[in-house]
Amino acid sequence: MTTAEEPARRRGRRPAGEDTKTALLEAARAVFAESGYDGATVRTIAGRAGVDPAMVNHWFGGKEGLFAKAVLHVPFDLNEVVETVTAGGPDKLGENIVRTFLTRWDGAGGESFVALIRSVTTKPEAMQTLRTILVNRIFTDVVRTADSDRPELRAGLGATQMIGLGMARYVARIDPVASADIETLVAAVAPNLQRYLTGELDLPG
Amino acid sequence: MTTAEEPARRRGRRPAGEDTKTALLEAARAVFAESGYDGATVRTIAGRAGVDPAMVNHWFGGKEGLFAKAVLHVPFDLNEVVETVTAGGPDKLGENIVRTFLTRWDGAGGESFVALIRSVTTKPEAMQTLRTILVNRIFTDVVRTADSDRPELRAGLGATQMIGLGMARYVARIDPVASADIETLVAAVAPNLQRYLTGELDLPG
DNA sequence: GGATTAATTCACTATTCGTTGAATTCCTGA
DNA sequence: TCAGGAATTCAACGAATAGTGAATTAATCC
Repeated sequence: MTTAEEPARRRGRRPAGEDTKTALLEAARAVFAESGYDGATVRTIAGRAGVDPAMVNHWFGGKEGLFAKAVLHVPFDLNEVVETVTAGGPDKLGENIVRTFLTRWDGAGGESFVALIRSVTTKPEAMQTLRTILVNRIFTDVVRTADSDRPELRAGLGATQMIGLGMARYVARIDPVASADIETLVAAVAPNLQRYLTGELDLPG
Repeated sequence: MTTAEEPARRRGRRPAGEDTKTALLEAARAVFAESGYDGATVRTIAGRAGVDPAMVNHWFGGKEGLFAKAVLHVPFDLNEVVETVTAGGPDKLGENIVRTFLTRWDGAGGESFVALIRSVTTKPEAMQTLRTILVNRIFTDVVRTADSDRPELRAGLGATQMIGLGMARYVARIDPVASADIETLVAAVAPNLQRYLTGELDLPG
């Protein structure tokens, strides 16, 4: 059944308790990213971490707690992201945002974002986090630096583009968007995002 | 517990067998849309339809079959959509697509699209359907009528925008995108989609 | 109007999951 | 060096799930 059983851990205390915790966090991010909150099982996560399922309860108080720490907790400084993205001035916002997000998402750290999107279905908190982080924090702050009209709408529109880009590249894996290199996507998407943030919207009424 | 128990159906055959089938389909679309494939339980669906859970097996061969019929099966003619959208010529593509999709999605029949997006997480087939329908069928055919360069990339880019718009408006419910009227969103989004389909992409290399 | 058949419900099973508590083994500090 | 505690495993429980098969009732056909 299970290909090449793991080397059969002995019982009892093992050196360095911290390893288990981080191993669980990494495995959790990966499994939540693949299967979402419901699809991921504690047994699978623990198995991939090479640890007993009971450790999830011991260290995180249960699946819920592990999800909160592994996926809901933002692993980087949001203010730093806003700063990075706004550094080039309002005219470079689109380009900077697309490049920054794709670079982070492509890297391992961004796995938690995929896990987030994958879990939006069954975990309302995941949706809340997506909204809060991506829109309320990032885009609202960024748009403010550009001093455009209708800032809330612009923030929302920007979010649609980035969420859609993430969905297509990481979740739905739609080619050639999924396999394109970052600079190609920057060139293709940045102008559209730029229009949302600082361009003319030509709204009716 | 359950507020005001349903009027306690009698056993045995009841008139007009077709009602149960369609009641199940409608309930399934609603529940799958709310909870995704895994989150939705056969008991919940049957309960909302006012029938016994066993009917799901009887009529659709199980949860899987019900999902296929209710969510994966496209409730309208794809060729008709392509025709509608391309009717105004290449320059009206963005506008027509945004308006057509939002109108359909806002309507009750489009509930299945929300169910689809919600189920993309846990059902690989749902993802496959999303890819096939939205990208391969719709966008690829549409882009072809415009005779642009890089048609596959353009189709994919267009998909990112529409998926993101659907996610923001229906799944994540990001305001003001979620509450805006259709024409506002058409004015805001259509130019961006138009650039993806027929505009200058300025790709590197 | 009686036999047949289709539609429906009910009770049950097997499985899977998250969680728990006890048992076990190893580190650590005095 | 030895006692206490911390990290880990193990076995098992209770809840919830999808699916199955027999029993039951009503419509349909001749």
